[in-house]
Formats: sequence, C-alpha cells, structure tokens
Amino acid sequence: MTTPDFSQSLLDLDVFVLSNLALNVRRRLTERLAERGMNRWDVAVLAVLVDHGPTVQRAAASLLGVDPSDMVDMVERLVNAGWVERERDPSDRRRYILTLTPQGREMFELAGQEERRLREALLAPLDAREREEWRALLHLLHGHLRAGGLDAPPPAAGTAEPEP
Amino acid sequence: MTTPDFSQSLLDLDVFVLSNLALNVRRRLTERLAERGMNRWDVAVLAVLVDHGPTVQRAAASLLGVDPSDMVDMVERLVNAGWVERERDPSDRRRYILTLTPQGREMFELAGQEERRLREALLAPLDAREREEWRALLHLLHGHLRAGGLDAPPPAAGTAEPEP
DNA sequence: CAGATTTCAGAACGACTGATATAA
DNA sequence: CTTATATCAGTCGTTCTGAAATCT
Repeated sequence: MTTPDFSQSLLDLDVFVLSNLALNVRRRLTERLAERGMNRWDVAVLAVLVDHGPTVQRAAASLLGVDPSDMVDMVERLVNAGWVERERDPSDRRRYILTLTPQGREMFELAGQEERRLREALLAPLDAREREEWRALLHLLHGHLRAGGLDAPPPAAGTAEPEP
Repeated sequence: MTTPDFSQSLLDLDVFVLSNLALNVRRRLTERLAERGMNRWDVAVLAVLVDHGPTVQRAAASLLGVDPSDMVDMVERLVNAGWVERERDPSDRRRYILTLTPQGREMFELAGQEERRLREALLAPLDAREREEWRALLHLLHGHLRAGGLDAPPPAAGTAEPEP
C-alpha cells in the first residue's frame, strides 16, 4: 500500500487510512534520517542503549522485536559509524555487549530533532488541545495493542503475551 | 520495525510510535483478510471499482499509487477469483477495462466487516467521544498529508502535488 | 551432553526500474 | 514518428526460516 488517492469507500475503512498515513510519515522519517546518515533501525537500537545502558546484542534484539540474525548487519553499521562499541562479554564469551559511544548519543539527539521537525510538520493543522488529544490517544492505543488488545476482541478472556 | 518493546526514549518519538502502531494493525488486517482469501490490495482495487464503476486498468493504478507493472498480477488475482472482469476497451484496444462483479462487491462488503471488527478491537479502550475525536484527527492528518502537508514544513509556500 | 548466542545462506514478499510489444 | 497501455524481467530492501559455529 503506497499512496492511494483513496476513493471514498476506502476512506470509510479507518484501518486503511491509518495504515497509509503511517506509511507516508514513515517514508518521510526515513528520508530525513538518511540526510543525517541514519536509518530507523539505527535510532531504535540507539534508543535501547540510551535507556538500558550496555546491553547484550541478543537482549537488544528481543527488546526491539528483531530477529537476532538480522541484528548482525544493523549492529555492524552502528559499529562502523562509531556510534556503538561491540565487545565480547568476558564472563560469557558467547555474548557481545553493545555500548553507546558519545557520538552515538549525539546521533540519537539529532534523530530526536529530526523526529520533532517531522512531527511539527505533520501536526501543523492541529491546535494545542488537539495535539495533546492526538498524542494521548496515540499512546493509549499503542499501549492497548502492546498489551495484546487485538488478541481477545469480543470479551476479555485469556491474557495474551506480546509475541516473542 | 516490528514489535519493539519500546524503551522510553523511543516512546518520546511519536512518529515511531505511530509507525509501529500502524504496522501492527496492518499485520492484523492482513491476517484477517487472508482468512477470507483476500489481501489488502484486493480490497483497495475493489474499493476503486465500487466508487468509480468500470475503470481502465492504468487509471486504477494511478488512483491507487501503484506501479502499473505491479497492477498486472493484482488484477489477475481478482479476475481468477471472479471478483473483477477484465475486457479490452473496444474504442481503444490498448486498454483493459476493469468491472466489478457481484461477487466482487460481496467480497468488498466482507472486507468492510473485517475492518470494522478489527477497528472495534483496536478502539476498545476508547469511549464514544474519544472514538469520534480519534477518527476526526486521523482523517484530518491524512488529508493534511495528502495535500502535501509534509512538503512545506515551516511556512506555507508552494503547493505540492501528490507524488505522481 | 543440552542450551544460548551469534552468524550465514536463502526464501518470500513488496516496491521500484528498465525494456518490449501492441495499439493509438 | 511519438505516445500510451499493458506486460515481463530483474533488482533492492525488509522480514522470516533453517542451519552452522562457538561457547557455557
């Protein structure tokens, strides 16, 4: 689904609209990050390290919901760019420990700036109240979904863990 | 970006949250449509025919923002399923005219039902007022973006046409 | 030995590019 | 001759699967 002109019948299907809106925003984000030499996964990995400090590669992959095998190239990118250091865990030499470098932290800040610029452009037609409402609803729905909100549609039966 | 556990630093970047929310919803939609033997593109094409009536294949591709070359297999799927008829335009034999069949209309209705079920599950934690607000903001942002809202970030300069 | 971590090779899918055949 | 339409072939990026290598 790329850039439909959205006939009315499709507009009635909010899920398609949401999907399309997000896809386009995502493209813009990718473009803007590319201007800084980054991609979305770079930012996601850096965010994990910012929050969790030095992290085992496998654990970072789990946190991000990425397949561990796909983590390899992602991390190599970051190491080559000098944003992350990768060292064997001395206490368990199977593991790589990923550590944020000062340059990595700078890049994450930069990414945050780009995100805010993009968000500003997206939310331009909204006033302050609407922006707050949008943000609140967005995070509410995101939390609902992460809590397995789409797994038990009608009632509220078994608890469903987020896909491993 | 699949299913990040979203460390706080990433949660602060609303664009990532939006992207992730939509991506997961999109997956669910794909799953549910698959249970009915459809995919998202099927629904999009059917929607165009529902709204516009018989349509030239190339025009449908433009409306959907799809590359014409990718339209071939999509249409073949629909024809094989008996949801769409494809006939040469007698007045311009380069063209194919796509026409919705009654079965195609039925399938579109079915897709609509699946979308509403999914939307219901997604919006479960919202009350009536919040749902209205969400829908209004979603469509407002979608329209803003389709109008080129991300092309002129700071002021309001040149008009930008939707990417051809 | 079993189990965890990283890595590699390849499949599947969607989107994009370039070339070709047919018709206007 | 130029243009438009549909089609085909191939590439690229992303995600997923399965297996191997190393280490506990």
